[in-house]
Parts: sequence; structure tokens; C-alpha cells
Amino acid sequence: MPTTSDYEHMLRGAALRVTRPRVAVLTAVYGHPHADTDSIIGAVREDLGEVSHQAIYDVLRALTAAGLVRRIQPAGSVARYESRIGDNHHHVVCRSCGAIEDVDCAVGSAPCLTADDDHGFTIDEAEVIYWGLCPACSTATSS
Amino acid sequence: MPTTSDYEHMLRGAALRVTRPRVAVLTAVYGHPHADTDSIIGAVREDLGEVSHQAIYDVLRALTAAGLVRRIQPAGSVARYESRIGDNHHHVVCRSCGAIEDVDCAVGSAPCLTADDDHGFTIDEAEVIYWGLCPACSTATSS
DNA sequence: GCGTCAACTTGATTCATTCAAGAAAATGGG
DNA sequence: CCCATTTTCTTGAATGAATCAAGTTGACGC
Repeated sequence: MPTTSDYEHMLRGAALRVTRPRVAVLTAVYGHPHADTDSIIGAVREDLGEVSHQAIYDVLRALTAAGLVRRIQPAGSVARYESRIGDNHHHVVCRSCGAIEDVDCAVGSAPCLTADDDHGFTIDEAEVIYWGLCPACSTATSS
Repeated sequence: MPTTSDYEHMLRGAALRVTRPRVAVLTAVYGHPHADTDSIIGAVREDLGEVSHQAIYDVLRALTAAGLVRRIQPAGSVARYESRIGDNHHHVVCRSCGAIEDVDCAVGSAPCLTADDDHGFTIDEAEVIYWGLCPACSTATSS
């Protein structure tokens, strides 16, 4: 797990100013993979005390734009954030409870798949979401 | 393109009552692939006159639950609906303008991919979204 | 230290979607 | 064919994630 000073270096490396909210958001995203904005707000406030939700939204957008975190949003879900970047991994999502787990990409680099007919689009990423039921929901449903 | 009576048979086949709003929504979804709810509301009203937006939401949910239409929602987009079902095809989405096109699935039946490590999930579908730029946005950006 | 510009605070707003209660209409039995 | 039942539609309000806007604070470079 990276340290505070690691986070500061990441921010400087991305030409972003180092602020307490930004470090706290990075810490939260690294510590809580796939957390939604609300959970991140909660984690940041536990760390720093009151911080405006607008600040968190701004920070998450800046970090996402800088490529320091990745934003994912399966259908029907609010935005979620994760720190694993650059490995083009995928996700398995539970249809019932929304639980998310990482799934390694067999290929690794994006785009890991190529479209049969790209309709002239310039494709840079193939996002895969595996839909199903997590172990807990699977048991609850079948019994 | 299916006829009104085809739509009626589809509805009955799914144990759904045949109503004018439902037939109109089916017509709209077949006629406007990847349309969002608002566009569908517009198309239905052009067909039937005033229909409440709530009715359209209800109908779309019923049709989706019955498997007569498929709901897709790429990250950052509102819900969109399409009539191609059962062939597990995928989509290419423009990051800039949100345009969507169909991409045939090489495998055909769901799930067309298998996860390396499914974390114990029971997976029934692998959804693939190809992200990139459509021809128009690609030209506009590079020039 | 000091100024500048980015980042944060405060407060309001948007808009897709859902909730709720009552009216209308579609199927099936009489 | 007509009525009862159940679903569907209408009307109107509410929810909640996310964004917008204006002003204040604070980080970095000199």
C-alpha cells in the first residue's frame, strides 16, 4: 500500500497540486477498491474532518482525468473508482447485490479485443463486464 | 420490420397485456435502435398523442423484464434500448459524442467470454463495450 | 513572505428515474 | 356481450447523483 509521500509524488507527477483532500481521496480509493463517491466522501471525512462533497467530486474528476484513478460505472450503478490502472483488467458484477470483483485480462494491454466491424471508429479500449451472481446471492436465490 | 400484429403477438407471448402504449414503445425501439427514454417518449407521442412519461418508463421496464427489448447503459449515458436480443452482440461507443453502433459477437451465445478467475460468481453474460471515437469526432479531434 | 491561480466551500440547481395514489382499460368468467 | 378483477396508465410529487456558480482559501513560484 502506498504511503502519503507516494501519493504526493503521484500528484506532482501528474502536474496536480498537492492538497490534503487529494491525498485523502487517493488514500480512500487505494484502501477501498470499487467504492462509490459517497463511501469515498465518508472515508475522507473520517480522515480530515468536514470536506465538501463538491471538493471530492472535483478531486475525483481531476484524478480520473490525470489517469491516477479509474472510474467505472456498470449499468444501474453510481460511479465507482479504483486504483488499479494501466493493466486493462475487467470486472465481474453481481446482478443482485452489485458486488464487484476484479478479473485479470488475459491479454493485458488495451484494447484487448478487436471488433469484427468497427464502423470506422478509432477504438482504444475494450471494456468487459461479466454479469452474474456473487456466491452469497447465488446461494440465496437457488435455495 | 415487424408489423403491429407482430408486436401484439410478442406481447401475448410474454404474458403481457396488449396496450397501445406498449405497441407504440415496441415500434419506437425497433425503429430507433439505441434510443434513450426521452427519444422513445417523443416517438410514442408522435404516434399516439399525449402519453405520460411514467407509462413509458413502466412499459420499458416490463418489456426489458420480459426480454422483448434490451437495456444498455454505457458509463456516463442515460438508459438506452434496443430490439436486437438473443444474439449477445456488443457495442462500440464514441467517447466524444456518445454515438453507439452494434458489433457482432464472434461467439454468439452468452457468455461469449469466460473469466480467468470468476471469484465464485455464476456468470451468465459477458458484456463488451468498445470505447473510442466515431469517424466524425475522430476527424474533428485530429484536425 | 507575497501574489497568482488553482482548489475548496457554500448553496442552489438540474434531470433521469422512481414512488404513490387514484382512474382507466384489458383479459377472462358468467 | 357485459361485468369483475387485475393490471396498466395518469397525475403529481419526490429522490438523489451529479453539476453549476460565485466567492473564499490555500498551494506553489518568485
